[in-house]
Amino acid sequence: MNFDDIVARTDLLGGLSPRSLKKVTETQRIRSLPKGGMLFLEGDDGQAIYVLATGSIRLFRSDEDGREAIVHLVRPGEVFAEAVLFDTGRYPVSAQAREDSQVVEIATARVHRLLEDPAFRSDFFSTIMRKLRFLAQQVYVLSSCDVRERLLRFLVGRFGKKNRYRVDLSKKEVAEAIATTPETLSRVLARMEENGELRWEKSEISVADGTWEDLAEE
Amino acid sequence: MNFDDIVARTDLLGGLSPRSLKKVTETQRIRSLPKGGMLFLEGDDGQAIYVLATGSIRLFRSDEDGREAIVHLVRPGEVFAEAVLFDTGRYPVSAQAREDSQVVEIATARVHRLLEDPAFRSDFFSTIMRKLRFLAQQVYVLSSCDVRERLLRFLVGRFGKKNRYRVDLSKKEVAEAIATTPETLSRVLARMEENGELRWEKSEISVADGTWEDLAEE
DNA sequence: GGCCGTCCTTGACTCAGGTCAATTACCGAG
DNA sequence: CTCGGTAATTGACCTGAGTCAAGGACGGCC
Repeated sequence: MNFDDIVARTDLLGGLSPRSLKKVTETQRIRSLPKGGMLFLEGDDGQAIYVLATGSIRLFRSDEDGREAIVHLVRPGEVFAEAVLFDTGRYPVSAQAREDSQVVEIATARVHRLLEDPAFRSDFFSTIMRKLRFLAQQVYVLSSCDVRERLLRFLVGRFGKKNRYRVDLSKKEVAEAIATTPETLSRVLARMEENGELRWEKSEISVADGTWEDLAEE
Repeated sequence: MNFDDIVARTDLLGGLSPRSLKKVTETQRIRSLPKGGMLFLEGDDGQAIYVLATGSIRLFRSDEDGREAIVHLVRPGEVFAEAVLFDTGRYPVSAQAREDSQVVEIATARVHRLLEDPAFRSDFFSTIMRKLRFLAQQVYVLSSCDVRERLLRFLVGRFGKKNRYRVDLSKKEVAEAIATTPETLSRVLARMEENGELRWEKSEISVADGTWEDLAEE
């Protein structure tokens, strides 16, 4: 898969006219990151936004004790760091490769030019609004739901309501994503398996039919 | 103060050229809400976005048990419900007047037309990005901070770091805003006063100098 | 004044979930 | 195969904060 295609499939840049798209891709750069490599740090000057091509990136904040809170796990095809296009122009989070990764780097200056295009603009707005709502939902979920429910909502949000998933995430990472600890997740999983609600073996998760029912509609 | 001025002072619509601004205000409607009145309900079809002129509006979600989670307290001069401009077109939250209020109602269709203007667009983006970051911050705070710290962050976020505040909020409302209960807030306040960190008498809050220091920088 | 409703406080109790520590399971590298 | 490191589990323990319930405090308002 070539990098232009990856950019062309993103929510953010996908609906552009070929002509506008070409304007994006003709100045983009590809950067490779080794596992654990930092793409940018919280507070850095934001000269570019990114699309993840291959691998996986985590966006996190850290407090003064060095404890980290994952804000988002970026998946291939996803645009991130677009927040620097406006406001302060500094990255509000740090970005680290969870594995060897390649990202497409697009200069912010170029994007500002592209915003002149109404089609580009509309896609761009939609993406941002979706994130906005996702975060609003997160705020609600974090303050009102227990770990079991957060897990279920995480699965639905990420993969939809199914009976069977194949996941590429470690339990540790899921624990972080739902703002809990591996220990607690482990216990919750054990309890859910006991209740016949859900099983997680290796990278395969199976969910019993009734499990989704008590989940409040979004 | 007239309603056009209020609209002209918002983050979202403030930087517009007089000509564009006129296009907004010439079709806006004013709506008055009694205390407790609902402006819209979660799931309603979003035909308009709003600016709060006078009074106070709370945005909240409710789950099936009728429990509510305040997503945001809207203050005069603030634009809200702009999320319906894109995506589903349905309100993701409910809006209720905390007191007798007046809102300026602007049709979504009109806004879509205005987005053609680059200046309008830029302001609009900035506002949304700021909200995005606010929510990202909220997610972090909710998952990592105890009630004491959430209170302090709430005060900073809303009023800045001062030694003395005059607040127009009931403790109950603050408790909701920081996702806790009035009981817990009351206990935390008692403990903080005991430690000489903070006093809250009537509508006056005084904070000791050292109190801010252990707060991780944003 | 007295009555009522709302806000606030305080106490007693409970519990979800975090922390610390000790195994155990599971690779991947040599 | 063995070794070493990470992931995952499990247990014991603790604590922050929610819940329930009972009073107070502070307005209105008649």
